[in-house]
Amino acid sequence: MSRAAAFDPTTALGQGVDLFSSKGYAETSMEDIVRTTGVSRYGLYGTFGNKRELFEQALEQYAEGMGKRSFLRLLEPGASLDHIRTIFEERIEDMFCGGENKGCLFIHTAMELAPQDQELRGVLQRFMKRMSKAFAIGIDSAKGRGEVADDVDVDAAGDMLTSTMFGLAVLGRTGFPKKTLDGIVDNMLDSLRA
Amino acid sequence: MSRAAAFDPTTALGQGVDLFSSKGYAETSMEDIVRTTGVSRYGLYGTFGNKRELFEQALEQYAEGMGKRSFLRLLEPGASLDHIRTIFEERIEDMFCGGENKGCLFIHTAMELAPQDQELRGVLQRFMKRMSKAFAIGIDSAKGRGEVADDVDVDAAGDMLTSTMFGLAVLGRTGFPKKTLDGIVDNMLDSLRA
DNA sequence: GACTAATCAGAACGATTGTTCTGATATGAA
DNA sequence: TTCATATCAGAACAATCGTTCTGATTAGTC
Repeated sequence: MSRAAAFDPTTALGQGVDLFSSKGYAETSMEDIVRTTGVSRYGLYGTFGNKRELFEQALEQYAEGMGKRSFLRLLEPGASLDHIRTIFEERIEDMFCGGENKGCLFIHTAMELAPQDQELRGVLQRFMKRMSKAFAIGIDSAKGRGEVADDVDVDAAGDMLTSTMFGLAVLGRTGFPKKTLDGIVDNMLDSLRA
Repeated sequence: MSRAAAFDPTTALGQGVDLFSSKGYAETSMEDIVRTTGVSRYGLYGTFGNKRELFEQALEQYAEGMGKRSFLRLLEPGASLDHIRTIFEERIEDMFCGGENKGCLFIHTAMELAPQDQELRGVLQRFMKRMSKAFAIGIDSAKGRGEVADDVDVDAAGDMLTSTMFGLAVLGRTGFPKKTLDGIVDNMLDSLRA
């Protein structure tokens, strides 16, 4: 053997996530990825196979990161409406940090690839269902604390929050101010309140 | 003069709307448009200028059609929650009619073009604000009928419904069943009820 | 029917794409 | 130090893109 791999795949994938998130799949060229990561074509194709597989791994890293950073806390006992609010606030904060809107890899995938690529569609569905489930569990916890009305269907409410998450990202992407998005979140959470 | 234009721009634009809606801007080629409309490149470039301007006119036709078909009824006196529900039902029905999901031109524009193209971003913002406003007016009407709780902020609720509209489209695009989307709409409207 | 000019289908162009290939280079083992 | 090999930057490739150009064709006017 000689000469070890000169780059960390996870780091490169992270930079790929940022690129794909902001420009989508088609508009992000391998040239872009080479330039941003500093990794040669040889290295990228050698470790990831091709653009499509690189994207799939980026999507998985993105979803896993989002899950660990945001949704894990809903699964712990004592989760409240404030925990849910924090998730939305963090997401909105992410969208507005650094001049240009950073986009959403889920929405890009849904719009660009999901209809044609059933494997990616499956991956996406799994992640979104997990998101709805986490919200549902959080709402159920909040219900146990008396924060949420008894007649709320936690599963349907979980789907609704997931849907709102994407709606917010679309609005943010078209340039609506943070205040508008915050208002939507307030309204949404108030509607769950007991 | 000799030989009149052999195609109807509005019809061609309608077919362009369908193409752009299902595949987005970048993935729809002029070749696709030529083939689908049956109009020659000469005709397309002569009447629309270029792809970017053709898209802008398609977006405007799309928004105008959606406004006339769906949102106009909210501006008439006596609008109720049922009128709002109908708008969502029609949208969901549209999404599921004909095997493949037809997509949403607004979301494609927001994700693909809005950050780079400030003119299109402006167009999009105008349409979305109009949507929120129409929802707000409808909710206010419903409030007058006693269907909606007094403490609901109609403007924030309007934004929330707009956001939900896009969230639903994203979920539909990733293949979630009609039943899930219907459940979200039910939940959303129930949360407004008095 | 003849002339004119707009319209057509498709070739042509330059740019960019994803992917593969290549000769030069740098690194770890002997 | 020397050798072998994995890695590199970038050329090369075929395909596709938006756009322009061209010779043939069609339709309206005289």
